[in-house]
Amino acid sequence: MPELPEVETTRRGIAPALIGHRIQRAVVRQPSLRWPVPADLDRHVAGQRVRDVGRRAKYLLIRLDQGSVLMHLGMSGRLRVLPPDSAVERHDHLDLVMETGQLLRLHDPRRFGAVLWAPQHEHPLLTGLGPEPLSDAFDGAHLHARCRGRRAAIKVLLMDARIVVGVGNIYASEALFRAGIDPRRAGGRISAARFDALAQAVRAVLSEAVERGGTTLRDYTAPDGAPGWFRLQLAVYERQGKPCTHCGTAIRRVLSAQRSTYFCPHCQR
DNA sequence: ATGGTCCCCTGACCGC
DNA sequence: TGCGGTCAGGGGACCA
Repeated sequence: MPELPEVETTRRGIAPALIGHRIQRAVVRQPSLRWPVPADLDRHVAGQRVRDVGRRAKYLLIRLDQGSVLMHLGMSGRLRVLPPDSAVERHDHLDLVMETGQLLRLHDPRRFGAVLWAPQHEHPLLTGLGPEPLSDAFDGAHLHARCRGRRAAIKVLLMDARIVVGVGNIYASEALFRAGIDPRRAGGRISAARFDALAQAVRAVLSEAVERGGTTLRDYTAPDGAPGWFRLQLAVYERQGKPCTHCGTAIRRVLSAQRSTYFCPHCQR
């Protein structure tokens, strides 16, 4: 489900129910996620107050007085805030029960998501990550520097979290379409000016998607159950065979690093 | 270091 | 209705 806009929408949705409130306990029904949920999670979080709900890359960081809970939604993860004693359904793997009675519930059919404990608010998974795409540290010059000499396709490099975080399969294709760059082009064979356009396109696509609450393709919904409306703005993603919104040429689908990639063969070079 | 490929898991959908 | 194949928003672990 989630790229940066969906994770950010989730963060904003869950924050009010958490910040300033104490966690009563953690209920783990299915510890077998991407990595095992720590067996002693409840002991770490019970009785602690939530100071803040942050995000780094696609990780949600629930910051407590002592340590943080890290959550990742993987492909199919969904977080909702529910009333006390809400009925448990299939794939409801974990609850954080707040002292208010409300539940923060993780639902994740494919179990590619993760729930981890970071004692010092930091975690090895967060080291070595590239800049946030909506921060000042991300621009064309950064991309240019990081892609210099690389033969890998620019779309694959855009999705490499060591170069820039948060850009997943949907928004990588969309940003490259807006920048007019062929997703198969080698990263090292793109001019500085075109990297400027690409960085701007990444920012624009992601911030527009955040404004619209993300993209609902199949099962994604925000914590309040609302879908994301950015799907209506998608120019190429899952539009193979349909006319390009700019020139009418049929959109193509190819594979890059085993992931579907969509582009207009006329507008993108 | 870099660039491929494979895999974790469940569910939806499509053609036979 | 059932069955097998394909695909899916992530990303770490391997391999050469």
